[in-house]
Amino acid sequence: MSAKQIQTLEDAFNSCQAKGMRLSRQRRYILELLWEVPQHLSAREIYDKLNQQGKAIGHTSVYQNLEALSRKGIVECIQKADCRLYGNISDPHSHINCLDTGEIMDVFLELPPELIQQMEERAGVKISDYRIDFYAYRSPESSPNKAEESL
Amino acid sequence: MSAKQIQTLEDAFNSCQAKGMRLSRQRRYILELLWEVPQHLSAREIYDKLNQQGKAIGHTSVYQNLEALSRKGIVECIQKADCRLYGNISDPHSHINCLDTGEIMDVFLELPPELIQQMEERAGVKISDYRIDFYAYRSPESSPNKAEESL
DNA sequence: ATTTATGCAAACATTTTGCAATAAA
DNA sequence: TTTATTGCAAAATGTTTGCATAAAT
Repeated sequence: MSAKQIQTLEDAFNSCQAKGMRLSRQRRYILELLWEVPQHLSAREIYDKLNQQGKAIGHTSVYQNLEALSRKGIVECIQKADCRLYGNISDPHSHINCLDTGEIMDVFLELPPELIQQMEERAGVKISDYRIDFYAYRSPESSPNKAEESL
Repeated sequence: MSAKQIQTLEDAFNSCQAKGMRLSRQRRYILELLWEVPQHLSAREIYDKLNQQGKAIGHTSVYQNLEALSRKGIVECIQKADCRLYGNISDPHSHINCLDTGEIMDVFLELPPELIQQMEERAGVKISDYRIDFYAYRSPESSPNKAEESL
């Protein structure tokens, strides 16, 4: 059971101050954005989106803020190999990774208890949490196998 | 339901030639590496690993090969926002991450089809694959609560 | 022999760092 | 006032492209 204290945007704001971080305009922008969108975003995307919305912010601030916020556990950082994606913190969630667009959607999914129990017995462990990554295509048929030309 | 033709490294080699791609030394290196490791790797990681192993290959070859191989459906490309991760094509496998020892165990687990279907309907996508990360303790009781630094 | 594939070099893009100016508390 | 935070400029790092050379078939 991962009982996350932070759920709402307000929680995130409060958590910042509780941890000695100042609530600068730029930091608020970032948090607001992450709590607005369901997918996870890269630093560059966050920079682009904010500036497009007229919410001026510099590169440095974006990168440094994301680093700080995720280190403090105020935003979630998904790190895979080179890339880092950031999202808001909510209930234990799994992800649907869209193979067409690269978009990541949060979904809430509980596995059947029997299934968990089965895993625990098989491996001799006590499972405390899990994340599922689904890889999916937007359209029913954009399978990589058939859509490929053979030149 | 993802009936993948390609399973083994040999399959991948054959598929290359079947699709008019030559089996260069560098291309073999990349495929061998991807079929050796369970995780997905970025282009940079693949470049680094191969050269560390004394398997000389240039940046261009790595990037162009990965692009071509994934376009042909011979390797899997997971695209997330900015970054792309590449892996071999094989059966869906999941991991149990031991929170005591850091050990990672491979497990094969099929989710109930109803559950998959339910996800697809809820999100309006066609799921092609999934990976589950379980986080588990060896002993029935170990505290899952991690304290955050408050500096 | 033919054509794909390689990889240097250079363009381009993204991320990080030093540091003086700025703004939150 | 004090100190965290910003953001420019420049460095570092990662990715892509043009093209002459090399290698696979």
